[in-house]
Amino acid sequence: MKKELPKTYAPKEFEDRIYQTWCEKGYFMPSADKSKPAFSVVIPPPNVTGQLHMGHALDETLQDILVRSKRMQGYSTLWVPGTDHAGIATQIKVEESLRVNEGLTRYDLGREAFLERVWDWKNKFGSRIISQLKKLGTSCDWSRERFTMDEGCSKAVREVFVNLYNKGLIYRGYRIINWCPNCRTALSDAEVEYSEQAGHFWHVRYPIKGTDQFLTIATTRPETMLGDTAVAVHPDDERYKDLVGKTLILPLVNREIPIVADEYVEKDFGTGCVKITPAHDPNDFEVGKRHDLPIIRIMNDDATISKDGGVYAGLDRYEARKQIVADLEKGGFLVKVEEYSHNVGTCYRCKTTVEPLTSDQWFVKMEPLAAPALEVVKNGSVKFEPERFSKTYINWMENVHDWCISRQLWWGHRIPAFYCDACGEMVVSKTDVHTCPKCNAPMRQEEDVLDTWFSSALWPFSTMGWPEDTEDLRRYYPTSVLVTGYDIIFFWVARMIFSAMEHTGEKPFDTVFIHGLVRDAQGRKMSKSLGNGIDPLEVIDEYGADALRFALASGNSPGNDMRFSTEKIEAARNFANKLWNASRFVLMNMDEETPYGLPAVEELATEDKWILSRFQKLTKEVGSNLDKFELGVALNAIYDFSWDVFCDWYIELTKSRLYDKTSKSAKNAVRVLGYILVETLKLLHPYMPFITEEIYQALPHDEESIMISRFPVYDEALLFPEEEENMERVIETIRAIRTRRAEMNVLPSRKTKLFIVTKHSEAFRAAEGFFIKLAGASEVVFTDAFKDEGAVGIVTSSATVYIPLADMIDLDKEKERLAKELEKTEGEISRIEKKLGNEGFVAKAPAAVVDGERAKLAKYRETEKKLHEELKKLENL
RNA sequence: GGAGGCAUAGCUCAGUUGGUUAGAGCACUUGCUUCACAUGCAAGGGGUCACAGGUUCGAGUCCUGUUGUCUCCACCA
Repeated sequence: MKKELPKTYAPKEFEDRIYQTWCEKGYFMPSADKSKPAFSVVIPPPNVTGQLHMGHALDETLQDILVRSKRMQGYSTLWVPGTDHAGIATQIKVEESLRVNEGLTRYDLGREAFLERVWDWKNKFGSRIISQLKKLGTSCDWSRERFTMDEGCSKAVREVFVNLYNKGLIYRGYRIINWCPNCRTALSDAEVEYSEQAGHFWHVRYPIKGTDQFLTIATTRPETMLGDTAVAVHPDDERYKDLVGKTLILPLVNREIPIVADEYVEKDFGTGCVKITPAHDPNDFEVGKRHDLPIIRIMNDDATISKDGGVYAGLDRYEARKQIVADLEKGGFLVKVEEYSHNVGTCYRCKTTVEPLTSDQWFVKMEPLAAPALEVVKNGSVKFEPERFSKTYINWMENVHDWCISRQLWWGHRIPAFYCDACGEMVVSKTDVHTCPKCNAPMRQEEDVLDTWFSSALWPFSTMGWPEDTEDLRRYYPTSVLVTGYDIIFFWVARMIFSAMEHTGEKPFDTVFIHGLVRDAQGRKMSKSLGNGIDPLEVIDEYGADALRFALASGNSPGNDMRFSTEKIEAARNFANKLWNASRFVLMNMDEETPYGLPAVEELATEDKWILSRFQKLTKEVGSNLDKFELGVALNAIYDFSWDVFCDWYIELTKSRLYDKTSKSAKNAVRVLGYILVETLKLLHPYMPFITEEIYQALPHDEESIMISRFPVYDEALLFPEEEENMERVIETIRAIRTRRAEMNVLPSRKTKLFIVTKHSEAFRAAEGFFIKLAGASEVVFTDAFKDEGAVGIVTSSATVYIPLADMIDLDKEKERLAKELEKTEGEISRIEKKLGNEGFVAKAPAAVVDGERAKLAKYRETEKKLHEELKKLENL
């Protein structure tokens, strides 16, 4: 059984090998055992041609921790992997490569040829992100890998589209939408990001027809005046009341436009007069509808002025702005220009300023869909973790507008609407329609494709085979947890919830586990343009996937951003290294016959029972924190136990027993060492899968792989409160001795005699070897009353230890220290006395708390007494 | 304009439903070639828990307000 571990921890030597073994053994697939409870997760599909970044690394690490721990806890786990076609993002990349390499645009190629290129691109890069996920150690069931544009997902998309259309929940209409002139497509509200930008506020006067008077309007976008079809004032505004109904002459254009009254206008903002451009402003669009104003669209899809812009036609929007301002000034229409800072909408993909404009688009009617999606969160059926994000969600869902789902792209799910140019018939159908059912003329399919998020919204059920009634759906849907960042609650989470409610009649998941962003060491967002991103693959290459995962999981608290730095990775690697070496130590002390498992309880030493007891407490803490999604807290507990309790204390405590490896005591010690180590590795495995497996395989173990071993559970039979307490007393005393020796500058090599006076003499006598090995003792004498005045006393709550005074002891320093400690103890005593003297406390606090305080008081009083004695002794010298 | 987060050691952060003397990592100081590990061991210094009130026997923890800071939503042209 016994194996060797290489002397140095070199994750590169085993991570890939282990991952391959797991795959070959089929450990990532759900259990065939139908009696096991189900735990399922669908991966937030990364962009098919994307590259793994820290955000992914965090997201996948958290999911893998959940999935691996559930798997070990006896669940049949299913983690569905896959990728997203990412309409705009992918199309932009391919267009860019076309432009750079061949000097072509997509229009040069035409739709079909261009799409072939995108598929080539997808086939070339689609596996890259998947292999990067594997590097991380993710335990997805790769046999179920999906793609949002594969056959099944496409079928689900059509099914959903047609269902919604037939219910009147999808409609086509001429509305004002957000347009990205660079991507040349419509965007949904969620895809527009607002940023504060410096601009100008131009005050322009519009002549009132038939008079020599003017009305002054203020605008930040003078070029849109070409499309003005009215000027609005507030109905109650005394200044302009008489002018409502009169006609203005639009400067430069010389078109006649009415003055209308509308409550949308803020009297106190600007001049109180608003130019109304229904084709290029969402609010103006609404005003236009109310007053039945014409809509004049003066901009083309590429943001140049259209033919309706008269002499300005063909100019870019910013060129036109310049020209128009100049012309207004020339014509004497410009009153003044103010500096002005305002929010400008930009495209979330390319950051180009979006242009609101009117256009024929497809929309999802949100109101009826939002209601059940709200209900399911409000009644707690879908829980957000942390809870506060449900508020974000509810607020958004309650104010949601209709969703613009058509995109003027080529890469995506083409909308299944078919038009007959001959008779004007339109058919929406799950299957392609080639001839018009009315007139038999050929039909053409809608050019537009669907918003990428339309297909991602179906991901939890489309990946499980919906609309077919599949076994996966029955067993694993609704899914258990969805893990994602707070930045895509609106894009994705919200849409999954209402889509699932509408199409499956069920919620898509029980819990949404939200995490924050990974920031750089200075707290800045990692971004390509800043160049401050840390590449997870480079980290894996240098430190190993386990170190990366540890660094991401430790100190990560739900919903909060985290900082990532090389110091953190180094700390993680150091921990891995520590485990590695501790394991080497344990292995070194084993022989071929060392079995897995504990010796009989009667054969356990005090320190064995102590570590077993401590381990039970760890198990409980880890389990409850995993349940609460406090993954970082659970990991910290494992870290502290492994390093402080196991390595720094337990291993050291066993060393004296291990000198004679053939002894029964040594054999038992080694078994406990091996057992605690293996069980700790199990707790750690979800976080650091590779190193734990590698060590597990080298040690005596219970299962074929740690991945499928049983997660430790709290076992009261392995709690030994008495031994635990005794061991803590000894440890406390050893620490106190070490502290004193350090204070007195006693060299570690200098051994001293120890006299120990204690009520717990049995426990201390049993620990004699520990004082010799760990507290620098040459000899330990147990006595009831120590008389020698020439010694320094060390007082702990359970013992007083005397070290004969040697010449290296600084008397004054020692007195000072004792006095300080006495003062501290007296402070504590008076604090507790005050507390106990407080009738309210004694009467109202729980009895256990009051008793605890009383016990503490007694302990402190005893300590105080001993300290007094010590001080007196020193003063007599 | 609305909502929310954060504020604890020099730095980064923990701190469960209020209950010992507020913790960790990194950094710092001191001492250690102790035969698993210097990617280490031992010991130490360092905090008015942003500020002001309140609730309570008891507040880092709950409530109110203030200040600072970050984020999201809305979009007054």
